[in-house]
Amino acid sequence: MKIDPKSKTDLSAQIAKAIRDAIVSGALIVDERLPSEAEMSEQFEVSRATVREALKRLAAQSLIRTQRGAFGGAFVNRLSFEEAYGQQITTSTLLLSMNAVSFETACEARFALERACAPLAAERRSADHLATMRAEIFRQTQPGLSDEGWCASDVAFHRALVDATGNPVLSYQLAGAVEAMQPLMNMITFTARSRERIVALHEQIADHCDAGDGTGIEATLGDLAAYTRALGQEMAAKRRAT
Amino acid sequence: MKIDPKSKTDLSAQIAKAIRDAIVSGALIVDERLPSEAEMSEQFEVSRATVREALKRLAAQSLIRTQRGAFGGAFVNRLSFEEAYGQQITTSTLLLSMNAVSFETACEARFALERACAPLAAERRSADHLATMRAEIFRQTQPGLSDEGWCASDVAFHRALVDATGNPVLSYQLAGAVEAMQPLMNMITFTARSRERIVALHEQIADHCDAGDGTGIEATLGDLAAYTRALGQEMAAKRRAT
DNA sequence: AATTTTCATTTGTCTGACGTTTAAATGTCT
DNA sequence: AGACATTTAAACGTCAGACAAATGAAAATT
Repeated sequence: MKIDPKSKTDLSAQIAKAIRDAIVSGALIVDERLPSEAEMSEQFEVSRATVREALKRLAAQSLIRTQRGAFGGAFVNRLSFEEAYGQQITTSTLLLSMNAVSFETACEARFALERACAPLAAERRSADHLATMRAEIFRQTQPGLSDEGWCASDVAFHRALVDATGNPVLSYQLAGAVEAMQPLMNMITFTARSRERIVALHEQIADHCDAGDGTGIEATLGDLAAYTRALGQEMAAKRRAT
Repeated sequence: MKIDPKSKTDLSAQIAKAIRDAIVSGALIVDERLPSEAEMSEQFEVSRATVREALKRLAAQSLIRTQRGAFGGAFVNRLSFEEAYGQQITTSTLLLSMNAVSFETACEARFALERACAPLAAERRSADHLATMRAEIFRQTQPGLSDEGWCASDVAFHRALVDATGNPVLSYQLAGAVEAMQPLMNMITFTARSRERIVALHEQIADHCDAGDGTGIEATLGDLAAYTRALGQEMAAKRRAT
């Protein structure tokens, strides 16, 4: 691990990169303890503050965790699916909100990806996942449900569909797509009528899933995508009118 | 933005969270300048070092960028698709390598996601993307191509297919899936025969794409997935034997 | 008017210090 | 000997103050 003090980039960034590379390459393995901050500052010939800034960078990426006290220190963290979910969701959300991605584009991406789960979900769906889907549909029929509650339930329903594939990698990849859409979805004010329509489609999806009919799920997702896009266009038109 | 000095978590983590929330919520907009480190340390009633650690955390997530000198400071960063790609790829790669994800599972996820692009790619493919695909196929037929070169070309081919959808959100979501597979793919030593077989499938995909036949792309991707999985199992069997 | 110089501001880094946490080592009592 | 309390050393978390380097604006000069 070499550091170039004359480089234009920050020392803390260089040190973070060196350690990150060591982790990615496997030179540092999971749960291995890094040298103490004091040792590293000697090794890299920088101050402890600089080493700490580097470590904080890595901690922000969940690459390491730190523990205080004797025999504490920084340890290589086993990146869990939950942590990866979380990071992907914040990244995706920011990416969409900061780059003026159209509702159309985001919608297309989301349903295209979700459609990919259909065959696997139909094949492997468990009673548990089906029960979650049914429960969310039930919640969606409650008259008093707030807009926030509706959106959350919508996300939960689709998450159940994705999780039904039994493939954690797939779930992880789709978490960003589904959850990052929520803020955009929140912009649509759902009328009672549109909710009814969507619930009907959700029911169809659950039925197809129950029957192990992957093609049916794909078709209904297509309908749902078309309807959602129509709602989005309607909203855009309304906004232009005001 | 409130900070609790008595909380169990680090002050720098709390401050980072406060600023991150402000960015995500839109209270701080793109290119807006944050207060100087000195001002923040007064505002949060912590030392400058603590503020700096918080800022480094945010910089690691590409949420802010910093500039030195007068009228410099920390600015809210517009998260670009490139940066998001990069982050997703490192996260995905680590997730796969640290969680003992089976080749089978990763393969399934990858091809399921890629399959989702087929209809859109068939519909919108441009001459540019087709040319890239053909060029990569040509490179893959060169006898002297190293294993690394082969893998890189394979990734480039599939990236072209994904990019052919013309949907940057979709490209972003799939970047992780495709690129994170590379290290796993590298574990398979490609024989000349398997290369030949894969090139043939790539050619079929390019042809289907050319013809605008989305269903054909899906079918061939299915074949490719099956063949890749078979190679993986063969490799696993060989490893068990030794 | 164009160029150079000055200058204040801000980040990057260093030093040294102190508090807090933590687990191991030690000591004490039964 | 064994259970419990105490001490202690190691390590992180935070702080205060300092200096260097960069940088753009404003002032001075040609």
